[in-house]
Amino acid sequence: MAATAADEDLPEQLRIRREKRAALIARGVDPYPVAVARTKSLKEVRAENDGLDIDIATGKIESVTGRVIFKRDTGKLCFANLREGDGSALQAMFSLDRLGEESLNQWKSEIDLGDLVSVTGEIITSKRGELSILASSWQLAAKSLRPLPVEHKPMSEETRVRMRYVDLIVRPEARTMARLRPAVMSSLRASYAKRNFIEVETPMLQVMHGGATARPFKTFSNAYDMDLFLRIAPELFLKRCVVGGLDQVFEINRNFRNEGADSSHSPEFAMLESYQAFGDWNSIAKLTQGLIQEAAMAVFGTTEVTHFDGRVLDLGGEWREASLFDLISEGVGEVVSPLATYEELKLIATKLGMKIDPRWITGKLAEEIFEHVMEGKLDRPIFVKGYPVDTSPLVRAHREIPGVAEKWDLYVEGFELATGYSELVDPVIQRERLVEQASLGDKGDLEAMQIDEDFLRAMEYGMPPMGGMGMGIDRLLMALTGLGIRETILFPLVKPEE
RNA sequence: GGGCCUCUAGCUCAGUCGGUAGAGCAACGGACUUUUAAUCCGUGGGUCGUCGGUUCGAUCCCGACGGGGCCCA
Repeated sequence: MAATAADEDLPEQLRIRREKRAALIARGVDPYPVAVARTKSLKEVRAENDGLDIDIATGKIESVTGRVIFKRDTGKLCFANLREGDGSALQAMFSLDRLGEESLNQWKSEIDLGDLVSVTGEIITSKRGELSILASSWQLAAKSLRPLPVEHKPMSEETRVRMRYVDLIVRPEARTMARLRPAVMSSLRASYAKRNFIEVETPMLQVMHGGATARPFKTFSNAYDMDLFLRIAPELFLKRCVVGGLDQVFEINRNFRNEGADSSHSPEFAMLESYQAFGDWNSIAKLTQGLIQEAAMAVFGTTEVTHFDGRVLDLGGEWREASLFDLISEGVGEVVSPLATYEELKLIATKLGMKIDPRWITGKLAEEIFEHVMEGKLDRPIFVKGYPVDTSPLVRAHREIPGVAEKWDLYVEGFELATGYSELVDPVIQRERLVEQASLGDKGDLEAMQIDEDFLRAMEYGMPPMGGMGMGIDRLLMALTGLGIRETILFPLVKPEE
């Protein structure tokens, strides 16, 4: 078996597998056949032969496929464990009397951990009671040229993220997560369908970014010869939809924010946004609670969610509501009113030992105080209601409490999972707020919104009163599983290895 | 942006008070017809992240850079 010059530099284990591949081809065996025998999935075989006694021969002949994850080559009877994508596994047995010497020796020498194989034989149970397929023949389905990592030592977090395909092969939690996420998505869509919401897709490439305060990614269109932004939020387009009579809409799609990345922030993240004409912040809170509880039911069958580390989070029942300024007052130990001045808040913040960013406006300062005193204390779901008007430029003022907007944040597990509003629908006030934002932008606030004239024009045609809500999908997965954001995303952004 | 930690075999990690390195699993050769991370005997496998500096000698000490992580802003 002549190794090519390029193979000489390879690590031993990679070189040997390439040599095995070459040897198979030389012998006339295709290491990557176009089709192999397969009559049942491993999962089906397990389901159909559940509860057999030990040492049973069923007489059933099947062909199964799977990745070889354990291999125990003894003299005349060999064992291997096959596993398929969902984690279902089945033992395969290779005996001298069923296979003959040549086939058994080939199994021992040519098949490595990680190879995909097809095994045909009788479904039996071993003398230890393990459900098995006793091979009468077998075929390589795809040769693996790289050794699998050790199953029993978890791969480093970096390797898991960089080689998710391997992570999915070896780590049950990765397999579960990959299937949990789409299940949650389906549940969300089903919940919306049940409530007669329409799903729409609005632009990701935008002439003007808006709908949130965040720094955008900038890109360039050759065809239009102009700068474009990747969207930071779909809000302004969804509201245009509502003007047009799509009274109940939602969108689940990616947002992009050109900001720091850590274990709870990803530069691209899946966002759910939803608007309900003739609703308000209360109706949309009810909706949000329903979506999350139904998702928990759909994937776990209960609203008492068990995290991967064993902790239990109760998402059931009616969720607590509390006013932001009440919580601030509670945390600070004195009554703090929504009408507190900048100086009063500054005094409080200083007493708490907080560092104050001079760019913070009054409302931002109040929010920072809130985060400071309540950080990590809001485990169970809670709607924190009534945010400062000046930090919520797209929100309607509270109908009774001055200085406060009809905005809530939903906190779960100590982090912000969703936010909801009674949306501002007066185009004149909206214009004033955006002009204010734009002037902040002129002063160098890179997160400030721009004035979207077309959006204002849409509003001027008459926008119905409505509730609006946004929820991070990745964060929903975090709340359901207790994992970090990078675990909830199959392929989070990583810098290249070299 | 600041601070701290980290990068060694395919994987997960030890280690060298400066004299070019080990373990487990994996691999290779052999024994074994009921194994479950099989066992037993034997063997090989490394640009110690990269580039510089100090030194007779650097994987180790120093610096820069790159990757990753944690904390702070």
